[in-house]
Amino acid sequence: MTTLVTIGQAAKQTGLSAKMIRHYEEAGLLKKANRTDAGYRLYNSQQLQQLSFIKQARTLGFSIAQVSSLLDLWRNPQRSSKEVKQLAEQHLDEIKQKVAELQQMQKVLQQLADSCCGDDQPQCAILDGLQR
Amino acid sequence: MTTLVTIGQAAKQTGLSAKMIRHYEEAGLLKKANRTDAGYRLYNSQQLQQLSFIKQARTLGFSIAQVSSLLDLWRNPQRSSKEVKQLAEQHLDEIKQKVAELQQMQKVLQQLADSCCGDDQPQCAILDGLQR
DNA sequence: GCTAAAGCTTGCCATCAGGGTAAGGTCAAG
DNA sequence: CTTGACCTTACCCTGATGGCAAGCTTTAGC
Repeated sequence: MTTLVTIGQAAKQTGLSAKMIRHYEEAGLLKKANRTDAGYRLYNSQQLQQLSFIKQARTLGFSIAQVSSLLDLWRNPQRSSKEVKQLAEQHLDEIKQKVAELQQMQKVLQQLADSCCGDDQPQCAILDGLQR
Repeated sequence: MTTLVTIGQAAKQTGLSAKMIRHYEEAGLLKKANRTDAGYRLYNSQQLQQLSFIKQARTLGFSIAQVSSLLDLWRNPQRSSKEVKQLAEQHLDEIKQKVAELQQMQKVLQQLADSCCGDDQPQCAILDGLQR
């Protein structure tokens, strides 16, 4: 006797929004949910688990496409952990690169801000730096 | 005798794309460019300088809206460097927050990846961690 | 039983900073 | 005069959501 919940309940339990759950279904991450006679989507505990999985993966910054791959691996008993790790490390590299880019911006911007006295005078090292 | 260039030349000299220059004009960052009889946009050296300013600011990650504010300050002789610095520090805070978020992702993801042996077996600590 | 509120449905538009493409006008070199 | 490079506008696409509208369903109160 599986407990079935509507999309609002599913959203609360997973931390997703109802909108996003529909979006993930549309995007093909999930099989189309069963419906009541009135057309309301219904979710069982297994589907809730899948939604939580998606939520966790999205929180770690995986793209929808990457989450889709992760879900495929998750559902495939013949998977190798090698494949999963490769996907994770690829994403890790993307994150590291973004961090590096942002830190470069931060560094330059901090230097400019530090060299601007920030008083009531119009002379401004930040604007001068941007003009370069 | 000001030298006038068309949009392609302006793009080359500033590192922007012609598309983006039109986009910035449309967005109100720049006054509408003068045109030739045939409708071609023409840019003088002052406008090229403004485009370079935009390019620099965008490279530092300022949003279009922020660049718009920076341009207003730049063009205003009555500005105070305080205003500019405030804008810069606000953006700096945004960057720092993004870096922190990404580093948190990176940390968790690195832990998961490290605990996954990455072999041919289906057992996978990453998937287990996502399931949580 | 009626009514109002809450929840569900689909569909469309907006975001942000562009990229791509198409259809057409213009200009310069050969 | 033709060809190719350059310009114009207009439209659709991205990614991952949020928001709103119009309409149906379910639930709760009275």
